[in-house]
Amino acid sequence: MPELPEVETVRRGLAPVMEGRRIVRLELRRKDLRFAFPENFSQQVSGRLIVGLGRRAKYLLIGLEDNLTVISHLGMSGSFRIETGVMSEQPGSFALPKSKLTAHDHAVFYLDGPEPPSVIYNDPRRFGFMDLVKTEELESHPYFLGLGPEPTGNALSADYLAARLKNSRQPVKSALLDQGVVAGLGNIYVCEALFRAGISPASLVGSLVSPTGKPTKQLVALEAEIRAVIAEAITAGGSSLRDHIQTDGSLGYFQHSFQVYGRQAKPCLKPGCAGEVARMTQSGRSTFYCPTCQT
DNA sequence: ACATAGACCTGTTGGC
DNA sequence: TGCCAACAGGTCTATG
Repeated sequence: MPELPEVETVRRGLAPVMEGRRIVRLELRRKDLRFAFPENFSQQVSGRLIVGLGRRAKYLLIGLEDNLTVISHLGMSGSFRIETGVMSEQPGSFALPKSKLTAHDHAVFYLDGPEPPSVIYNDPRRFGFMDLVKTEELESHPYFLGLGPEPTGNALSADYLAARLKNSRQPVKSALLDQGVVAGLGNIYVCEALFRAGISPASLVGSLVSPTGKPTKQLVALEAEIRAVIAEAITAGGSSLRDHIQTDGSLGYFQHSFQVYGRQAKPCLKPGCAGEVARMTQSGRSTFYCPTCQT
């Protein structure tokens, strides 16, 4: 499911429900996702107050009191949904009735409150995972150490990209999928940003840096389009193709704004371009692009 | 340092 | 209708 905009949409949906509430129970309905759940996961989070919902790259961060943070990665098909006002079948047992659970509901956070909400993690493919770490050790955690800058913040710039990529011979598509270059981009938004910037996905990133190490105009445009497409997608609640839903069950709608992704053999949407969208494979992933106007 | 292929999983889609 | 191959918003490992 999720690239940065989808995870951010999930964070924004969960925050008003989870922040300030206490986890009264965490029900794990199997022992693992992609990896095993952490040791004593349920016992460690139960009873603790949720102090804040955060995000870094494609990781959702559930900050708890007592210096603990739950890390959740949604893999390809993970989603969260909220059930509110569901009474437990047996008072005090904090269990959702079977009728409220569906296939692939793997974890349920039961929260406190007058009409206690439940936050359910569903993940058919189980490429997602959860971990529990000390909050103060987040930055030094292996998941986070090598991450590049967020495309929503000030650390990303054309100068940064030029410095980071000047010696690379990778195709620009591959470089942008590297979470160590820019954090949070995935297949869709890389294709879309390259189209908007008019850059061929196959061009070598080194060619976007001038011999003096300065970013070329193309790289300046690319950096701007990365920011723009990510910001627009967040505003749209992400892109819903197969698995992404917002926490209230509604769909994101940025998929209606795709210019190239999934549009192979359709006309290029750039005004004045008579080309047709093509598809090829790079880094084992489908790349969609217009061979006519992306050079 | 790079690319590719395969691994992890389940579900959907399209062709015959 | 059934069956089978291809494919899917990700990332990690092994192998050239």
